[in-house]
Amino acid sequence: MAYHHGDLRRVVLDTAQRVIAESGPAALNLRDLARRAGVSHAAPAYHFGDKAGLLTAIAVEGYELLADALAEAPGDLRELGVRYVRFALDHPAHFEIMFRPDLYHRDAAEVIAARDRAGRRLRAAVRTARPGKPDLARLAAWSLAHGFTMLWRTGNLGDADPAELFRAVAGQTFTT
Amino acid sequence: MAYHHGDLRRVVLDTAQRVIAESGPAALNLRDLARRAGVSHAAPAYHFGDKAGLLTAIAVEGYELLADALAEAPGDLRELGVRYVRFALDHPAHFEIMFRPDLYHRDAAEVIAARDRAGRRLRAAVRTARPGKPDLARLAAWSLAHGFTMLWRTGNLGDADPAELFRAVAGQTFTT
DNA sequence: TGTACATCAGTGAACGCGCGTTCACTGATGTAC
DNA sequence: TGTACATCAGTGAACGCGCGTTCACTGATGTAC
Repeated sequence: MAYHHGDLRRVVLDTAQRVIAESGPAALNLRDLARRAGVSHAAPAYHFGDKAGLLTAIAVEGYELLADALAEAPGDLRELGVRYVRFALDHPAHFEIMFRPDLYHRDAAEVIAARDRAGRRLRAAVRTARPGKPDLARLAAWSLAHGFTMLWRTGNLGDADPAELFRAVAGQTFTT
Repeated sequence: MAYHHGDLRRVVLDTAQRVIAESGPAALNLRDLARRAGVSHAAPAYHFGDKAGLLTAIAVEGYELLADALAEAPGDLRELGVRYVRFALDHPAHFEIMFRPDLYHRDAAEVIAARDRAGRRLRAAVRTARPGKPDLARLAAWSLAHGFTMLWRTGNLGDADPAELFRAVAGQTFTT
């Protein structure tokens, strides 16, 4: 048990994501994270200031991951939706936190920057995929992908392969 | 301050909904509800057994309200979606709790009965509105309405009139 | 119309618990000279 | 190559807090006769 853990910040972040994905953000607490990392209970706060600081870091990371996922636009509204759905399934904790700004420092500069970057990427991708009427199309695509994701996450969609199922659903609606 | 409150059960239920709508389920606690009702802190538990029991009652009521909202099917997929969206906006606390089964007794008989009833209504309405390919159409409509609602609720949609905006969005996708 | 009794609804004190946060501290590591 | 010092990372005891839940109780209401 070395005094210096090595990469406690990263470990706490990853553990927090696992906990959130499994049990939701309400189940998250700093003392438990410290326990899991084999470190004293006050150590996590050192890296994040406070609990909201930890969640802020997760939100920022989430927006960055989303921006990355949308990096090369597929040029097809349906596949863009698939990426969105996939992002949410690959990073359930990030996804959950991102959309719960009451839990973190929503006004932190890093949050705003990361969110803006992801937003720009998303808009650009929609513009490429479907020029004209961009706002409504974007909203429709976003709503469909977001809703599908939420329903899947809350266990309303059985156990089909979500990406495939989404393609079928999107095929019903988008005639790209 | 009469010993018997009159309709404490109802008052606690309504207050809980207000609190959840304003501050989310994490902010809900029995002692605060008792305070607001002007009653001793242990009184709410008498009516619901425990905290999860209170949330269970809200979930059941939510499914019943949703079933009611879908009572007379509009025969039009877009208007069906509008009803769903409207339900979520009119009853934000019910909506929130319904989709967070980790918070209540998801296996309670009353929950299952109410959820089944709402599910049957929804399926019937979709069948009326769009015969053929019922599953995919239902999923698409549900995803769109659900996602739109969630995005609106998390403040991602500005401040347009949500029902009107949804009609426009749905018009983009459903060509009923 | 009165009386006895059962049940219902709410009280208030007490319990144990886990949490976030603070704080003086100490051990480990990095840097300047 | 060594030494002094600053900073970084983590410790552990302590704090106050609000919470859910239990429990013996009591006041109010309903019911049977």
